[in-house]
Amino acid sequence: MTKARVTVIDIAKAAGVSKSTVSLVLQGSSLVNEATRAKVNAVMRELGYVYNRGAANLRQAGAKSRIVGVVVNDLTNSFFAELAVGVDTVVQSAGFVQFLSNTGESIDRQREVVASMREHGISGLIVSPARATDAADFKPLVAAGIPVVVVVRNLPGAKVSSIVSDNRAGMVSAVKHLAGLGHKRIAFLGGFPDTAVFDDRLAGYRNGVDAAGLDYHEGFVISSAPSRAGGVEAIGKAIALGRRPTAAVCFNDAVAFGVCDGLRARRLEPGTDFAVVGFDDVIEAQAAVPALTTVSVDPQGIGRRGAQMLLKQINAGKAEAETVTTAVRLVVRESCGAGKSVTSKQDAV
Amino acid sequence: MTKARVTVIDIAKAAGVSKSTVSLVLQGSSLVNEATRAKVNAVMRELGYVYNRGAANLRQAGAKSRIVGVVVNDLTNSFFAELAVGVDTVVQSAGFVQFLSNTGESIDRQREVVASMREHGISGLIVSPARATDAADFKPLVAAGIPVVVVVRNLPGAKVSSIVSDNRAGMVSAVKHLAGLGHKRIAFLGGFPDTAVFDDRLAGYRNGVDAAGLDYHEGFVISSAPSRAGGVEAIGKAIALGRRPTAAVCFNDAVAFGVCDGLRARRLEPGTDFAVVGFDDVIEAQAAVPALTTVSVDPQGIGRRGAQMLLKQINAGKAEAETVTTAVRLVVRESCGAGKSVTSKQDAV
DNA sequence: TGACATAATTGGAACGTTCCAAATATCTAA
DNA sequence: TTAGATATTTGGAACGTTCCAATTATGTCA
Repeated sequence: MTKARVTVIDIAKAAGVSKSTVSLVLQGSSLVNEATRAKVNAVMRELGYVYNRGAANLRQAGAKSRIVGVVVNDLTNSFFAELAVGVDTVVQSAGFVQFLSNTGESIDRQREVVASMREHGISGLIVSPARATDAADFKPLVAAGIPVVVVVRNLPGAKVSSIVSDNRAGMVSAVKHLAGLGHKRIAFLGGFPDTAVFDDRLAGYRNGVDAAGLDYHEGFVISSAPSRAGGVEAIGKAIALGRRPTAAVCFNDAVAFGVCDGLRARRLEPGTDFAVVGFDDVIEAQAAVPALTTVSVDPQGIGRRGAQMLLKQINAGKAEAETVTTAVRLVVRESCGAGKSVTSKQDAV
Repeated sequence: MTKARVTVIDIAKAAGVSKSTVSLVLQGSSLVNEATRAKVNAVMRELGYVYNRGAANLRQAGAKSRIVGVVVNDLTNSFFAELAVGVDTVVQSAGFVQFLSNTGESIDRQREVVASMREHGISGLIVSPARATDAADFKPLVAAGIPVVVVVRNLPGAKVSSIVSDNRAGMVSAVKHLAGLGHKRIAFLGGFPDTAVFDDRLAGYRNGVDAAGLDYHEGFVISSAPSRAGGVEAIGKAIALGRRPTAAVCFNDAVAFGVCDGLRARRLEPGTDFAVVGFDDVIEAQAAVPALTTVSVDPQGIGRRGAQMLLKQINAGKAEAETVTTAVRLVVRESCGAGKSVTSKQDAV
């Protein structure tokens, strides 16, 4: 019902002190007498005071807004939702709040939300960039002293910190596992070739093929949209090949699910007639039938790690661009044809 | 590289006008001459000016921060992630940004994040409250003139707007469908009885049972955690009953998946030996085997609708508490034993 | 008691914007 | 040419906080 805002001045008047003292209390300064502190706090509760952070960071010019921006390219994908949760937990417990925006892979939208966040005075930004993001897009931010951490997809050329999972090592272990099961013809299915993640995973595939002493066939690399539909399409092409593969590592789990669909449509049972391995370990992977053998990347962990890195840089005041690749591990389930519920841990290099 | 912030005053000096004029340009006022506007805009671009919204809303006291707070109880649940995306799309295109926080069903955390959001001066709040949230918790907000929209779970007694799906009608149609397939003994499985959503869905179940001319057995209502594990537990109890049910409507899809697991563990095939219907229509529902018959509630739609309602109230300046229940429809797939991929639409009352 | 250190408090000025009332420039018609 | 209108521009004074330098209260020692 009270129309006007309660300000420090109101508190000061009611408590019989000066606004400066109230401010000191607000900041938990040790300068203020215990009795006055108690008094002031009591009055604040009584009048229903709410701190105006906007006014505060107007004064303390620097990056003290206690807001971190989080931008993800596809929140409907549970991988990124988990990532956001990971960020949120550490950000929250550090007393920050997060601006979360979804770009849906639109670079324009990404530009807009980043601009908006900047106007709101974020102290730092965590971003999983939309496809084909220009590395220069974040230049102004870092120039203004706002730390930026890029996650999941790295941005070659941008001088910012980044955290990506060890895509290469993950694929190596996936291929090795299949080779260990006796497969000689292993395909790489799905994904758009214009992304850094694709390059890494493909490189891992090639390494794995070499390491297993198998021949590398260019025809076994079949790209497609990184989606379920893309997986269906890719397996269709793979099966049409003369010497068809007997197993596949997939760009990600969505593709792997599509591959399973496509196999069944051709009366082939994934896991029995054809081995399938995914990448990401989304929640659905273990509930699916057959349960998906996949490379687990722990998106929440990446989110937490990214948030920690960002907070460190915010507190340090200066942003050393550092790059971290997080370990992944192969989770063996059923779709690769190995025994049920055997889990092999394999740390990445 | 430039150390100091660029302000309107810098722009004014460089453009040879007064700060007031620059401010006018910023607000797109029609008072300012076209030539000066162009000049000012050019200088702003040149100097890399970024608007300081914090300073702005300090002056224009009201709720013009263009921030909406979004609080959800479980972002790892794709239902709520979708909801957040729905909110984000309309909020973004209205030129607002969203603060998104996850409470993980913790009331303390919820209190914290709401307080923090308030300090940051949100213009409105959309919340899917944590379990056992006190309706009075949002009193201060509305008293301060900040519109609040509660979604998904309603908060009886709180004088705020709310959007919930038509839980009752959804359950009625689910039960009717099962009865139409010839089932006489239909159970209601899963969910915690202390929530309004549970009450609504249970009421719908009873209505449906009555409408189908069946007898209502108290023993057929078996509550449990609203999770996969809870579903396993509930179906176990149901099967142990003397006259066991032949079909079940479940509190939500997670429970339904658990029920399917539990059935298989007892060598019963869901869809063939026992009919299962879920609620929510999460993404996994159509990919599962058997595909889940369920009541679809379109979380993105709820998010969009909630955001629209909130923005309307923000713009109106005054918040009429209004309550909306959104229509749901039964999506018939395989787990109920009916034919494959037949979709019956049924609008809610 | 005086002198000095220490503890606690305090009034402006500043942060970057918007608003207001008032000033100036430009146009129109007599 | 001038009065009155209209179109544009403009200096302060806010907004709610923090910071600084300065002030006042309190304690200690000889």
